[in-house]
Amino acid sequence: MRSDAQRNRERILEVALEELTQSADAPLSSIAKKAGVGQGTFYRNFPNREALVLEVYRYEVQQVSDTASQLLQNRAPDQALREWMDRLAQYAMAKAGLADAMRQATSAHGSLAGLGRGSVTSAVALLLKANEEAGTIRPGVTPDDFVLAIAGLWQIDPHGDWQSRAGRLLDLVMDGLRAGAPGS
Amino acid sequence: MRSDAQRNRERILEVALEELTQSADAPLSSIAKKAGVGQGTFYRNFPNREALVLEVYRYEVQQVSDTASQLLQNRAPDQALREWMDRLAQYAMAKAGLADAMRQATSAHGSLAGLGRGSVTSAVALLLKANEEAGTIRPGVTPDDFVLAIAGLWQIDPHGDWQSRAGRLLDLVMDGLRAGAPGS
DNA sequence: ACCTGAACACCGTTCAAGT
DNA sequence: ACCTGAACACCGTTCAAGT
Repeated sequence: MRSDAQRNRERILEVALEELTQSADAPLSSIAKKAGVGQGTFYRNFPNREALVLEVYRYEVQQVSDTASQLLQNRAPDQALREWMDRLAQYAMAKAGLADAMRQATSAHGSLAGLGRGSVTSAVALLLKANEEAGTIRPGVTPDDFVLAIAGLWQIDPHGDWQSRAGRLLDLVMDGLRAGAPGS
Repeated sequence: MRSDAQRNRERILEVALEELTQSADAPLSSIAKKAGVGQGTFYRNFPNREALVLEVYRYEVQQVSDTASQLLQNRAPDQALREWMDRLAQYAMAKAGLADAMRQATSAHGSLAGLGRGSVTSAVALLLKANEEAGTIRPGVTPDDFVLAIAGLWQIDPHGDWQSRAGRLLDLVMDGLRAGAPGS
């Protein structure tokens, strides 16, 4: 890849993050224009809206994912899991526009599911494994199960008291995970 | 409302159900055309895509909602709740196209949440109340909590073995609801 | 009071011409 | 090899004219 091509791609992603966070249905043409590239350049990098949104979201979510291993070092497994969920919730609310863009752009698989075998799956797998080994959650829960269980996070209106609603949801999920744990 | 106007509205809804189930992003103009009405007529009835999708979905979901009271008469409260969730899952999979249309059309609130204080909320309230009184679930769970907890249903790909994934999600939710129940 | 459909605006996508 | 931007296609929305 030529260096100017790479810079173009990065600039598109920068602008897209900004624009999509502000408004989920920001026109791709305006993103291209603000990034200073022509339409054709934009489309060679991202053949459709979903491709762009997925890439932006992937990078952003990765930052939250990466904190998982750190949390596991400082806390008990179940507290690390819960804390991580809280951070994910906080992130989801802060980037509500982006999450909306995801919902609208992805067809069958929503929110996190579309990211595929990425950093989120790894982080979740890490947390679940630590808890399973500590006996704090039921055995056999897959990352896929977990992602489905917290899917409600992305339905919460980020205005108003999302803290309360998210907290109640995550409490319920934690209790569900704990049910059938060997250590209880 | 004039009788021909009412028939127009009904015909639009009929066609919309068919078209949106098949393809979530069916053009509104083609729905209008297949319903045999002009663009203006369409827009007087449904000022935007969200209004149309919401109304179609509301009616369809109501059919599932209405089975709640019947289930409560024939089964123990917790079995009724679980059975009702299974039916909802089955419905959500069958009408996957519609659910997709909902996800794409509604901005902040997804899937069921957009339906507002409708039949779903009533059905859920009924089921939760019966269970709370029977002591089979923890007290204080609101319909809103419940809807968030099962939000993952609408993220499941209706092709492949959704049965397994939905079953695991609903098991987890049921266990979460049961945690802290007086009767356990 | 309600309807029709042409017309307009906007956005995604392509592609011939340029460097 | 990569880029630009005009051009095209499509869809949502409006509105003047009709019944």
